[in-house]
Amino acid sequence: MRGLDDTDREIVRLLLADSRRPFSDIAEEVGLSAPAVSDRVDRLREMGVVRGFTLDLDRSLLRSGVPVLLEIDAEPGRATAVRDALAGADAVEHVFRTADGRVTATATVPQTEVTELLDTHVDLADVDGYEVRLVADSEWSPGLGTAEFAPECAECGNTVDEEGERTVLDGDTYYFCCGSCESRFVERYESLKEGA
Amino acid sequence: MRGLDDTDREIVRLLLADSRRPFSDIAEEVGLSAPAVSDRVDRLREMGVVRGFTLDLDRSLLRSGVPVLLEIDAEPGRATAVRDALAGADAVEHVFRTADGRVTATATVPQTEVTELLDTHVDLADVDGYEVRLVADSEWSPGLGTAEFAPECAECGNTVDEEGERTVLDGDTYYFCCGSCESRFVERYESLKEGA
DNA sequence: CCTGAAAACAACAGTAA
DNA sequence: TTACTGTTGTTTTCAGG
Repeated sequence: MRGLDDTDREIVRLLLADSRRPFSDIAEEVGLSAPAVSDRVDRLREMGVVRGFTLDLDRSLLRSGVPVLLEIDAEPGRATAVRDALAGADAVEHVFRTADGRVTATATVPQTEVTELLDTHVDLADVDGYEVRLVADSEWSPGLGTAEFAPECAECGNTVDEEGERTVLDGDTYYFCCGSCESRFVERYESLKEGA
Repeated sequence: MRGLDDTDREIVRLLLADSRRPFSDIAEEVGLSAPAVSDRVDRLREMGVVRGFTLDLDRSLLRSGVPVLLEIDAEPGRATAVRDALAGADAVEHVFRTADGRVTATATVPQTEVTELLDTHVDLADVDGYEVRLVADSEWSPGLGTAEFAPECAECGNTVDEEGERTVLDGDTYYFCCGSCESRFVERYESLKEGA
């Protein structure tokens, strides 16, 4: 399995700054041909590193309600359930789940109808307590740093290095640290699918 | 001053889902010609609603350190200073300032060297206290809802409606609720500039 | 990963509503 | 001011090496 090289990182950095920049332009910048850049971008999308091309919007200019920051302390083991419930809500933009079982989310709600948002989307039995703060402003600086490509093994959770494997199952990409983790996962996946 | 109509919203929605989608394609979707879409996108950028075209990256696949969530309680009146200091740091991706004087930020730091990040970028005299949480996972669902274009008046802070004005000063766009707010602001701006 | 050709696209001008 | 048509130069994509 191949990771990211410096050229990949440079391409990502350039597209992060302007995703509509012509590949031919980027090609010149990184010393490649346009088709080569196109191929690399395709690969990055397949790898799942690049999820898509999108816009950076200034939401402070758009009024569709009141922007709020939600801090929810989930009941033990229910943080991922709360995260999923929130992520499914239209009004919610960001969801961060932290290791201490808290879910922090940003949303824009009609008035201060946050209670309603929680009520309709989140099972309140999952929630230990929560706080709501009004967002005054927010910034986003998409950067890359010296990022390495290092997914987690879908089977054992270890970091996957260059020796790892990649498998696409029903359109989703999974990474594995070794062949045995891969076959174990695929086997389990197949039998679960058969049962369903 | 013109706001956003349904066509603008539809264009933004389509570009949000795929910012590399050809304008000709979008044109067909919204029932306009390609140059008309191009004009509208230019206008949206001028208005500041669209800040730019970028990528949606899956940072969980990229290891460049430990992702953390920072919660900083700023000293009274120092929240914007803390926000600016953090936003300027390379490792910081999101910064949310809430009305209660708290700054919540996400960052990816080499190890758990968060203290260093705060030390080098933020004036500790501005900070009353802070907490650090390890981010387990995060999601982003860029959506638009039924957003209205409604910036704040740069002079009085009121919401600017269709009757408002727009002025570009040294490349920055400012919105005003009325002509008198505008002239007051511009006058002050000019005299400040002259003094400097 | 390259080159070269064909198709698709964006940008510009001029014009009409 | 906004959008349309037609033209031009780029850009993307595809084939073959």
